[in-house]
Amino acid sequence: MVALRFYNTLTRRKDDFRPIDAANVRLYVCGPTVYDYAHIGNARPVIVFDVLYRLLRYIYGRDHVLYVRNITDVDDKINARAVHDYPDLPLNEAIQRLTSATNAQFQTDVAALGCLDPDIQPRATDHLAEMRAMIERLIERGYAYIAEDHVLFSVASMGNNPRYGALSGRLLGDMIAGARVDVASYKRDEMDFVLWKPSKENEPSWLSPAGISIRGRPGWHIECSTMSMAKLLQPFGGGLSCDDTTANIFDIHGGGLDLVFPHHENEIAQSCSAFGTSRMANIWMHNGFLQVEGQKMSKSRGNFITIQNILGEKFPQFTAEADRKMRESWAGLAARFSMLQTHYREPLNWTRRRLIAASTELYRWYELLREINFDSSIDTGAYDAIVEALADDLNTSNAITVLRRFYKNRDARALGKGMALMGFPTQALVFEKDNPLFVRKAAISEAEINTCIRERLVAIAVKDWRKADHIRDDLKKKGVFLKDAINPETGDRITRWEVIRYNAPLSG
RNA sequence: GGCCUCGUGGCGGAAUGGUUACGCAGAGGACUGCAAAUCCUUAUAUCCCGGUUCGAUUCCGGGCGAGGCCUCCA
Repeated sequence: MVALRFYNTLTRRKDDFRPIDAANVRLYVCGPTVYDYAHIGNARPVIVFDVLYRLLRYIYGRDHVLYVRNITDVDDKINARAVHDYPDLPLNEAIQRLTSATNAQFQTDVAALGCLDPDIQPRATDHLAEMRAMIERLIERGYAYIAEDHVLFSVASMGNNPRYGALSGRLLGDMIAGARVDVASYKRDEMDFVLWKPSKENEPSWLSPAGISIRGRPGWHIECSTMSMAKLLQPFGGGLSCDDTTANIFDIHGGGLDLVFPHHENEIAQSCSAFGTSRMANIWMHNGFLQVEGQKMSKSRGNFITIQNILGEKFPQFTAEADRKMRESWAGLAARFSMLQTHYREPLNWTRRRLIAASTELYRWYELLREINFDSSIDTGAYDAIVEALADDLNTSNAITVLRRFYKNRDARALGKGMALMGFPTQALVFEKDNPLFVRKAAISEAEINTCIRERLVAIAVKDWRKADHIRDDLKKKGVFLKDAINPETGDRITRWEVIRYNAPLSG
């Protein structure tokens, strides 16, 4: 078995990965808050942890990995957006419409990026009862308190195992000194955070934890603690167990670097306090941040790039005729390839230029696969070098270097196997005979093209270059490009054709 | 203000206490009637200043630059 090592934010070094139960390897990643189109910054963790998921499935077996990515559909930003987008609807209905539409968009977006669906995608609104129970548990155990219809987690109540701030490497004193927020009057301590808050009349609301008479809604952090517990730990129905066994710990928790504090710190505080454990997950992995064209991405700068924007991108490989669906799936793969060239913990500067370069290279790979009639059923052992690269803290850059070596050696089988492992489809997309990405529609039929090619070969045989070139030019006008090659064995001229590529300027 | 990350050729990007992989773009060549494609070859880089060391891009300190968190933003 290959030894996996991952950089663990908790320990600040690469740790050996040893699953708690190799027959049930468990991964939790913070998913989207569904109120707006996902942007490329959202795409990074989805892609990165998709590669991790694929690696784990390869190592431990497809049925022995459980990947949970939540959908946050309770959130004040959602409420605000719902009011804005559906001013005429009752708030709850507006929220329902907004979150289901946004979530559907998110799912198709990340599918276009070549990402597998997680095994489970729990929605926060389906887990309110568990959140309530978990909060009540924290109150009972003395880790949380009720104040003015809020429930707050008392940071001071935590001991040193774990210590609050251990994940982010902060000392409580530093955090308090650096705090810039006005401390709400109902907090006992300025670091305390909200587990539950009261809802106004028109806001979405649920039955509050015992001790609060008015209805309310959960704080953000409790959602992830609850959903990871509900889906990855022992079934919730039997009540919360409370011991420091591995039963209440899962293997890997992932997310963006910005979530380390406070979100993940607070998740740890909640889960460990509720269960009496010293840790929530064994390994914490965080992907680095993203810039756009050297700038911080923000709506105010106008450089906010959604996944939808990228899927509409034009590439030199496209013909004007390439249909929309084809373009989108290609753009998604090019974006995936571009992202994976950078190690997940490094900052990534997203530019159009790098996207185009990724597309160019990836296209060559697919052309090689088609040329050799790749058969994915044959195991070539090509995985070894790639797995070795990924096993070292998910070094996708080095894994891609391995793929480049396969390409260089014209080893289509190894290339195809490796690409599949990294999430680049090698089946339906590529090998459909009529795949419009590769066999593009021209204003002329294949039979007619072949007739023209034969006529041209005849003309060439008698060195009638004018006629030969005329045929070639004529086909070019109809969108078909001819390429000549010489059969090394017979010396015969072989003419292949393809639909002309759209030559987009390389800008940006 | 506090905590933290990053800085490698035109671009992307690994790795490393000891001639800086690899890809994209560029240049030259081969092949070709001409193209295109392909193949071969190829120039160019470790932010600055100190320190440790026989030797630093790598380790340490300082500086400069970019960015993140401390505001329920991946």
